[in-house]
Amino acid sequence: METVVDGNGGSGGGWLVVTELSHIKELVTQLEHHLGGSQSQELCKHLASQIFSITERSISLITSFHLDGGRKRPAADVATTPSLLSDASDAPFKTTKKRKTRHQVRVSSAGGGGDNPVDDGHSWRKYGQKEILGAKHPRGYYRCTHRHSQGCAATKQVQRTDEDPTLIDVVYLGEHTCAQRASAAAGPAATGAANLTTVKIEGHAVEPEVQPGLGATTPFCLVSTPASGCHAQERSPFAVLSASTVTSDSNHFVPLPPIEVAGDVHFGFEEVVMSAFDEGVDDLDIDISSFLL
DNA sequence: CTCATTTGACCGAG
DNA sequence: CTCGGTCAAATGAG
Repeated sequence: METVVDGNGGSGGGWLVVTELSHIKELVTQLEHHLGGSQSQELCKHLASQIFSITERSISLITSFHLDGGRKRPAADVATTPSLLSDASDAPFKTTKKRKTRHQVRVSSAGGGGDNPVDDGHSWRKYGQKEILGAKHPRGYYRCTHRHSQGCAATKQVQRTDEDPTLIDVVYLGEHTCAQRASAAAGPAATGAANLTTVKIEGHAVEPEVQPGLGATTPFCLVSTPASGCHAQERSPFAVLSASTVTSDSNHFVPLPPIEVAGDVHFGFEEVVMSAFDEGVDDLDIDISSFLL
């Protein structure tokens, strides 16, 4: 019901983002309503357009926090604590430290009896499973199928949440260097099945190694990962909207219309989680659950 | 046959 | 030492 803002006592700009996202929520609700009535296609387009704009704004906000205030503490944050602590060092990072990007997403597998409700368009191969201390469910370890063929180092960890087994936490580690190929097989009952919409916002801290000039203004770009085509109205059981950072060396993605609206999609906006890097040092997690039912 | 998954062993970090 | 992540042999599915 309520929009939950991260557990880090998120404040400042994070709140603005939440506001924007709440706006999105309203729009989506409207859109859904109109979709049902199949009245005005124009109206739907308009709404989708608005959602897109707001999404962009939200991403910009998030971006500015990272670039502006630096880690975790939005510049807009109250002047209460300018205390940078020992933060002064600014670059306590060891150059050798593995800088895997870490993106956490929580998705709902409700209704999807499928074993792998977490289909994000990439093909994964499971390479391990572990019982995690304190967790009720084991964690599965997956790596990109193209690891050998293309040297793609992306991995992900999938784990059901303790309280609600229908919710699954997916942690993406590393970036895909393989050709982004949608894993076709868009599920069996695409229409009837529970639709899953996940939005993940990937935060990328400013890396010293990366020349600041490039990503200074728009380190984020949008990409939609449909099940097969580009956008248009697909039958994809889910639509993935992700924001990725353009790193210096990898020419990542091309901006695309982020919102896909299929004929009778039932929005299952789950949650938006944004995280930056390992350790809690810089992660700013914005958790917005229960956008819609 | 090939390829993906399972599962215990192994290894490194803390 | 414990715990989380990965490896790799065994097994199963197509």
